[in-house]
Amino acid sequence: MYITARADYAIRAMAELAVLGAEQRRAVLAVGTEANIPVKFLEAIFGDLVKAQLVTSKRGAGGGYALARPAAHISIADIVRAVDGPLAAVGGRAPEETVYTGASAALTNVWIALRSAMRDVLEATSLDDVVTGNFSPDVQRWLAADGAWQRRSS
Amino acid sequence: MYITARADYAIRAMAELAVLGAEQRRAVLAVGTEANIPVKFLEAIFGDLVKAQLVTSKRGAGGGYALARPAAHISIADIVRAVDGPLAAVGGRAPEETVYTGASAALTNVWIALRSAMRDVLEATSLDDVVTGNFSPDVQRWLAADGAWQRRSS
DNA sequence: TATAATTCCTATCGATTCAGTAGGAAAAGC
DNA sequence: GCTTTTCCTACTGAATCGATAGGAATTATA
Repeated sequence: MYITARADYAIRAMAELAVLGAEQRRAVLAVGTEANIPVKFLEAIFGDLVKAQLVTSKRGAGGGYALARPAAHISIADIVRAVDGPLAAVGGRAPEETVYTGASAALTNVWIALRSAMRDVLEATSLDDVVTGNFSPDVQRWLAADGAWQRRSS
Repeated sequence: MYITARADYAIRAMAELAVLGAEQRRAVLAVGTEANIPVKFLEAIFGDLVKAQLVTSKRGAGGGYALARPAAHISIADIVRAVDGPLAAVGGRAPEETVYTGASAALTNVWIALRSAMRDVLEATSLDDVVTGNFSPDVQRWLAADGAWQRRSS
């Protein structure tokens, strides 16, 4: 249960694009140095984001990357999926593809519920929410939940 | 965002113990063959579960493993944490330890909310819930959510 | 007291992923 | 033509994942 550096970098880089005016392009070098992300690594990440059509690219002098659509219409889930694949996978399978028998027959339900809960946060949060700090009521409820900010050792 | 085979195996193995009477011991060999889990691998997993005090062990003939407490008081989150570590980690850091500046300053909130949502499922679900198929209202709501069983391609 | 059953401990393995680097080809603007 | 920039391929070192191997320590039982 791990959010990779790729996903973290991707979101931060796109946040950087989001604060520019729409259609405004920015080069990898600029984004990388500003956000403190290894430039060559970020280059590869942007490749994924282009493939997922979350950003558009333009080569050559004056080129760079820009958001493909308004920041309000790009969810964090979109970005995570673009660089890390599916939100939840169990031993390489999607939750609904898992098959259990006997005592653990109901386990598929747990994975489905887990993915559903994760989606509730990551799909409801847009890039715009992140840059403005203005989160959806659902997310705000999670943030206010009991012990949300506490580490749970046991 | 990956549930490892370790976690999957651990839950299934403990579910196998849960259907036995309390205090009933079971050998790794028996559990492994019954649940179709590589025995030697499962042996290592049980080591983690003992360390986390979720099961007790007894060596020698007639020995084996048993749940350390009633199945209703062992959450899926307990098991996952015992074998896989913290539920959510961002580049090796706990969500509340992440530090962001500039455009992505609010990103910590997203990770906190995500962990909070994951906890809502995995802490509210006990081993007993899994073997009986009787889930908490919260979890049932997630299962009934729109598109919960659908893959989300884009 | 021997023997069989069982956990426990250490070590190893191949494959994959993760994070990151390197070098250069292709395109675009000046 | 020169510079800027994306794009593509390849590589690397470290860690993790899933799994196996061999044997030491412990316990019950015959």
